[in-house]
Amino acid sequence: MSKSPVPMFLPAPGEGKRGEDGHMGYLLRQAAHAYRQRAETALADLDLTPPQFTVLTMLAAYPGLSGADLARLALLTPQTIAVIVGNLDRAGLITREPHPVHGRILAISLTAPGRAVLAKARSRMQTLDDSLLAGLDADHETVVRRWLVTVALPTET
Amino acid sequence: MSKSPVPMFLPAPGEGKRGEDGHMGYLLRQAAHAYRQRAETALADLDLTPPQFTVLTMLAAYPGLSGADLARLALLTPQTIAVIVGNLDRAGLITREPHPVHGRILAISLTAPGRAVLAKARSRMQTLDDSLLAGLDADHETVVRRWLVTVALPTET
DNA sequence: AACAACATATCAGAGCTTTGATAATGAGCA
DNA sequence: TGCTCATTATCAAAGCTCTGATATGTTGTT
Repeated sequence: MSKSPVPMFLPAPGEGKRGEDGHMGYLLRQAAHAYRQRAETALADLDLTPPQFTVLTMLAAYPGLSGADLARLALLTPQTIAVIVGNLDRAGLITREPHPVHGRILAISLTAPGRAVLAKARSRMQTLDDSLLAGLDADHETVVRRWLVTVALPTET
Repeated sequence: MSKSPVPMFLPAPGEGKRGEDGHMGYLLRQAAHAYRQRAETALADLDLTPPQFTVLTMLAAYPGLSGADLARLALLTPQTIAVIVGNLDRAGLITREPHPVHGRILAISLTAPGRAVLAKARSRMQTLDDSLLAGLDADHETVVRRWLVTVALPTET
């Protein structure tokens, strides 16, 4: 374990404000950050990032989506999706075809390599997701799921 | 509400896989993303980002920390902290002084403007954090807090 | 005293994400 | 028909975050 040369008795993760007594926002960010890092590590040797995995998953479920559709689905901006889609396109995992009806829309679909990579990525992410539920019984899982959905929902002001 | 010109019956936030039946990792990312966006909006007119707020808060609690200390505390890399600290320095909210004992360390502290901005930011973030607990009774809050801490903790492999 | 190990800081490059601005396409209405 | 509006896509700039590499300073060992 790394240690500062000038010890100041800083709290370790899980202690003090970094534990159950911390601010909810801080705890949420901390948890999401830890999860994202594990996901990045799990996908690293596939040359796939978590956002890219998300986009591939969405395209597998709904082939032919536009960039704007993906943005709405992922709660991201069209610009953000454009960057991710651009990188996936460069990697040959997706294709962009002019939409048959609406001229400006680019319909995005998975390529065969895209499907292959997604299949490999899926099992790893499944394992990771299962680990998130370790030590959580059915009742508590429901509580957590409901809370996450509530926080994610847009505020009704 | 925006709508695609080529309707495909995509699920809305909170429905289907985007609701309580979704993958935990997706729900976690969705929730953290929504929270971060609200935090950014709340701090926007102070010209402060959520990571910058986090760093200022840590410096208020532990003045004279080094960049490496901040990195450990925030679970970020030293490089990431360097970017954030650089921006805070340019804004005049912090100062970096050579460490009295350890020559290489730069001891970071808040300036008077830094303290003033932090005070304003705090009340807004407090309001935001309170809203995260809306609809959670004491028992459920404990369940959620425990889960977040568990997820944030490094894996013991 | 010299060397090895470690901690710190920083440079470079990449991807994700945002806001803001610009341009092109299609739909609805006068 | 022509105008206006909504949607789509894209360019630009900024901040956050990472991995990898490099240089400096301190500590501990030989």
